[in-house]
Amino acid sequence: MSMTIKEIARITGVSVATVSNIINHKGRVGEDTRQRVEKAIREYHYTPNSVAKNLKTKTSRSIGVIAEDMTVFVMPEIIDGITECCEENDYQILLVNLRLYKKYSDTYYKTNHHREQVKAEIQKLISMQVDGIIYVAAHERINDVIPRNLSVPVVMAYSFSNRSEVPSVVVNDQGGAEKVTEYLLSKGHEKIGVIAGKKESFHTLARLEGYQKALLRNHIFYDPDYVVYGDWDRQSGYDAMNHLMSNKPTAIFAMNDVMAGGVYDWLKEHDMVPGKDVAVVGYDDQVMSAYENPPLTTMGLPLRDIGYSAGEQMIGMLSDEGIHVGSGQIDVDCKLCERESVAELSKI
Amino acid sequence: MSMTIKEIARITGVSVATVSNIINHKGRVGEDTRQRVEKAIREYHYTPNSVAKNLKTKTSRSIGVIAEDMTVFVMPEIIDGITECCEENDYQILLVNLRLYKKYSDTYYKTNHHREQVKAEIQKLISMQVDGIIYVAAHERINDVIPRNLSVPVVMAYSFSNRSEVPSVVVNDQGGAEKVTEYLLSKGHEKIGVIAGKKESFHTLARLEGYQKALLRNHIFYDPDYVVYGDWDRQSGYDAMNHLMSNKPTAIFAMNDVMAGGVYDWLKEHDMVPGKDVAVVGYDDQVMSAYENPPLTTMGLPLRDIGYSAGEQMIGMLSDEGIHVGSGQIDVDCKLCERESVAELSKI
DNA sequence: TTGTAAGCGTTATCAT
DNA sequence: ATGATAACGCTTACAA
Repeated sequence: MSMTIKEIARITGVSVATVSNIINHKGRVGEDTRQRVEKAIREYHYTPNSVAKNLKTKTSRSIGVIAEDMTVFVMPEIIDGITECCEENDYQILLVNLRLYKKYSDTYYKTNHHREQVKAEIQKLISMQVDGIIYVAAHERINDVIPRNLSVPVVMAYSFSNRSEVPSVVVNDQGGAEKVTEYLLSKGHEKIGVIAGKKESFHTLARLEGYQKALLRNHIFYDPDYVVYGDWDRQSGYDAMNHLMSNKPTAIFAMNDVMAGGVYDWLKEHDMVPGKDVAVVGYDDQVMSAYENPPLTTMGLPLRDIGYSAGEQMIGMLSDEGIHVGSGQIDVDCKLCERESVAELSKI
Repeated sequence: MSMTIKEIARITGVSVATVSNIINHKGRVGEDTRQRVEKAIREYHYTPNSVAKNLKTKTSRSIGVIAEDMTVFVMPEIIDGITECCEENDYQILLVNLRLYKKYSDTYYKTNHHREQVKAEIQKLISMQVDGIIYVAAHERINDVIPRNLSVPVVMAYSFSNRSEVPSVVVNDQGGAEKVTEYLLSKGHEKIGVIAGKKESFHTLARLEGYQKALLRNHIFYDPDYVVYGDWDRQSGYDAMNHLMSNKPTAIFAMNDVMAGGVYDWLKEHDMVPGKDVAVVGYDDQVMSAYENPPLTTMGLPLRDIGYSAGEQMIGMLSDEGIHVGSGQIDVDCKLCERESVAELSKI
């Protein structure tokens, strides 16, 4: 069906070696033969068979991307970032969608059911001769699914790897929470209630540290009564408000947008308006946050940048031949999305 | 570095053919040799090189998926559906993210900038020996980016292909709108205002037909004054209400969730509550619709099913050797997500 | 039951 | 400047 290099060689009356050289711009070839061959290639719509090429060169210029679950909101942007980087560097992507949420609900990471699957998929990818593998987690944690002694480099995106040889690229949560707090402070708010996420979450921990750090730097006393833990869902944001408001905070920092939604609910129910009576800021910049009323000010997750950075790491490891780029962990900064849920304290 | 079939053969003292047979469960092999070889395979962690295999067999058991833009809300679910189907049938996915929205804003489909890119990506995929290609569009339209005379089968997801040889799988918009209308009717609402999408949109056309069809079947007079066109965004939903409400509809059917958000805005501004004073239903079932207050009843897009069905089509074409499965177009049914924005008319 | 060897479409080495 | 030819790791007749 489709042309081979051999046929092009026969048609143009040269050897396959010459055709190969012309295609790959190697060696010296006479201008006339080049013309002839290139013409034939165009005319017969010849496309090199990259499988054969890969077999010979033992490289595929493709990297395997393993996504824990495609449908988790962080994935599309992260993968988009990876593909952007790969496109710029002429790498192909082989996508594996583990569908972990679908299969094991959202607690898969506590079980071991998926470890064998990950191992098998990695083997498959390696057998397809990918040059490297990027593992994209659905949420941040210490992720030890990567087997040791793999023959290709691996980078972990959106989780902390437990292997020194696999770099992690994660969000700088501490910095993000610090910025949120500084921002609120700059608006005159000193009594900032925080609705944290689940206690054991890495996100929660880091963001709490950031909050305290900002307070400290501004010589504001840290009062534990201003911190209530939620479990990331809307109801818990609402519930947290019942406790928090007895201390009369002027601002609420919810550690994700959906809990901030619960804050909105509580406020409206008590005839207060977000941004007017109480400042509120969320985290994540999920799409819905822009649709809240009033639009929610929130700390945006640098999802695309994480993907892009993971791609860069990978390509660095691939080209610099084993020279590790950066240290073992890259923290990517969040970006504040200022909308309408925070006003100067003086105006309240 | 990694083992080859030849080494396993040498180690176990058999021929490569025998090893190959054992791996692929073909031919007859003595129980003893099988044991010996399988043991060696395990011990030395041998994994067949699938590139070599593909070269020989001229098939890769992989299908190329071209996504117009990863970050458009329909993509993740569609791709998830495709991967689910592929996983069940042991196919790999090669993902190409065109990033069309990012590159050409949202009007790329009117220009031709991306056609060459699509063509090039398809060539690349073919050269990688994919067995077939699924093209996933970011929104429905007549999509003529697929070149003719490709050497592999193609299926188009979420758009109408203009080639008889490439089947399309799309959402049954007419049926969806029909269901919405029937649902409202069943709740006693006969004066249903509709906020349509852009006039030229396929979604708009089909949904309008569905609306009229349901009306007709129930012998309700179709009054054009009950239809106002929006442009899919929130503000246009709000604006449409200014016109619509002069006719005193008891229910509003907005053709997407974000315009329904505009309806909510208008209602609240006029001291009416959605679902209580006026019934409202949206379309798409975007995540935010569940977070509206009250939660929005909406017609869910069968995104995952579209992906899965596209996968089935592909695999059908691949296995039944040219026998086309189904006709050229598969319409996938929407599913109503009943929430709290519609009440019986009698209760209003 | 097992082995031999050709060949998939390339690239790369070494001649010429 | 160009050509023969040997790999790359596998599958598959066909032979033994």
